[in-house]
Amino acid sequence: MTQKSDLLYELAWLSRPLHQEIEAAVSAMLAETTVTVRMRSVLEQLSKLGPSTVPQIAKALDIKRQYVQIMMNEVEAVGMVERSENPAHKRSTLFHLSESGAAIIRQIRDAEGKIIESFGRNLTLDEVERAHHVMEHLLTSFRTLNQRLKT
Amino acid sequence: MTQKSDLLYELAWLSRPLHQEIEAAVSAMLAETTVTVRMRSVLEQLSKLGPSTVPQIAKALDIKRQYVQIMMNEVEAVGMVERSENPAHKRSTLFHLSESGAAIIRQIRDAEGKIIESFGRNLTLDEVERAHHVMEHLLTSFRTLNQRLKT
DNA sequence: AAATTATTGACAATCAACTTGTCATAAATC
DNA sequence: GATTTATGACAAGTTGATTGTCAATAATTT
Repeated sequence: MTQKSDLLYELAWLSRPLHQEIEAAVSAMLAETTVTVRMRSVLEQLSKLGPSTVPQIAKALDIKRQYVQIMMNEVEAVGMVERSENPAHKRSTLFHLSESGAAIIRQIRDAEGKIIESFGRNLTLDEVERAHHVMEHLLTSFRTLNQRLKT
Repeated sequence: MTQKSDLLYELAWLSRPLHQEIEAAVSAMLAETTVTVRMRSVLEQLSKLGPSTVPQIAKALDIKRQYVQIMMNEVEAVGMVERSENPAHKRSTLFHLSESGAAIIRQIRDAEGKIIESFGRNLTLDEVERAHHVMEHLLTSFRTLNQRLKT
């Protein structure tokens, strides 16, 4: 095992504690709001993708549509999303952020952004870009591997 | 929001799908063995830390001792770990890898290492080192943040 | 040495974030 | 027009944990 491979192995596994800590941080920051982590994640997708159907968001999050449906029902119930007039009711319901939903996710995103910004003070843009590239490479490598392993 | 912060935000969130894909890959590779993902993780810690108690491993994995106890009971039940003669039974049971446990985790680690090695072909050692540094920085930043948020 | 406090193992209940399976209906494709 | 696919709704099960509690033992304080 080369030094490079060993370090890459370690790097890959950093994703576990990192993900753990990020979830904890997000959850702590949401604690005083009425938004849960899973509601936040739907709102985030809608703000990123624009008006979308449940199956589309499921694909983006790589989880089952049935679970996204639950999440979507929750945010709809509190009026954070609304159904769009769907051109000819083509296939399924299009959802979009309501005014309140848009405001809420913007606010959450801003608060999170400030924190991330402070984390970036010690890093250069170049460093972040290269790290991003390496992590993307790892991600697509694992995706390809899993594609192969599934069959 | 600067470009750097935006990219760093994205980078942080890459940990989610990455962790997801890694778990899936590990799980798929273990599918033909008698080892489960959580058993693998105990064996890995024991091989990394040497003989350890349940609470020590819980700390290393940052999960509760009660859950690690379950994991440890499982690997003990199939003879992959054994209890060490504990100097004066000082506080709690020390566990160490049995011969079979050591062989199994070595074999798993080797197979995984080969795959990671192939993923690293397109990357330089320098790139991996820098990425590792950035991700470590992110991780400690989030840990510190969570420490503050918890109080 | 005695009293107090902390740690461990064991067990039970609960939770969050999912997946899997099924059904009816509506839409898209052949 | 017939067949296949997609969607929404609902139910049950799984995994990876957490929280709470208890008794026994070990460590610390007085």
